[in-house]
Amino acid sequence: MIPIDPHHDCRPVGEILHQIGGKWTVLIITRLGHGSMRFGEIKRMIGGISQKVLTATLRDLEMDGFVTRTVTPSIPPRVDYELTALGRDLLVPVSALGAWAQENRPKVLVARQQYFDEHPDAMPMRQGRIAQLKQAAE
Amino acid sequence: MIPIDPHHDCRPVGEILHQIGGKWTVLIITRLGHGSMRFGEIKRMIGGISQKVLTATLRDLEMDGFVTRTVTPSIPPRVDYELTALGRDLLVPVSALGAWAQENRPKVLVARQQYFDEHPDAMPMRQGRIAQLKQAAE
DNA sequence: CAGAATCCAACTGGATACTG
DNA sequence: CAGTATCCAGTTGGATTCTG
Repeated sequence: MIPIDPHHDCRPVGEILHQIGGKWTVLIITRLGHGSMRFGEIKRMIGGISQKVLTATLRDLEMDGFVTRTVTPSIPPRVDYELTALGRDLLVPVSALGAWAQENRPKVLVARQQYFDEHPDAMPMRQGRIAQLKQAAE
Repeated sequence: MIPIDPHHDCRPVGEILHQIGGKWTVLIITRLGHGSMRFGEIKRMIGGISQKVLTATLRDLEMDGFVTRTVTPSIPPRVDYELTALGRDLLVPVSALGAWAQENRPKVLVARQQYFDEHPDAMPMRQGRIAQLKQAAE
């Protein structure tokens, strides 16, 4: 049932997943699943991502063979991004995970609240992370 | 086909995926999919993870309601971790993604090599990341 | 428009030493 | 055994400014 051999070194898998685990990667791949998009379109559609990070993330995706980057040297310049076959293939498990996250977010939020209630004590080691989550929940 | 409404604010989804995207999270969840485990077992089975990071990751997973933490106050102490129903549910899309990563890693590595060949020029902006990948590939 | 460059705060993860 | 407490390097991501 678990497709990963326990004796296999799975860190390479983590290496790829770490890429996908970037803050915006899944959102970008999901958006590109609808079809080719210009840089600015992606930026506007996602919202809240900085230009630098979007550029870097798209370059990573290009490097891994998930998207193509097509430059049209006009004035103003135009750059289109599109999923490759590999990228569309990746979209399947990624969008499944995205859907899961969307569906189960309420449960996770409930679990977090419950954790806060049941562990009201300090836990000084983890104050940073907890503050982070409380802020994200606002 | 894409289950995420383009007009929905998807950053909350990224918030949950960001947790899962931690360096070891997927490996830990996958391992716990085989059944309850003690702290030291997980640590040995994964290998290369520091005690601090494993503790923090397990606490995050507990907080989100993916694992239970059972303390047996003996000497020496014993702590067991086990997936909750929600965690086992999460395991489905997560192991699908893990399997995908494992199967397609060769393609990604080829794509990266090709990218290096086709873009031998500097790209000073991304030297850090590239060095990082080359090291990981060793 | 799509970036490149720079500066900078925040977070991640590792090493080490200590404890009930 | 299973942590907790520090310290620390490296990475991520954001804001701003500048360019073809």
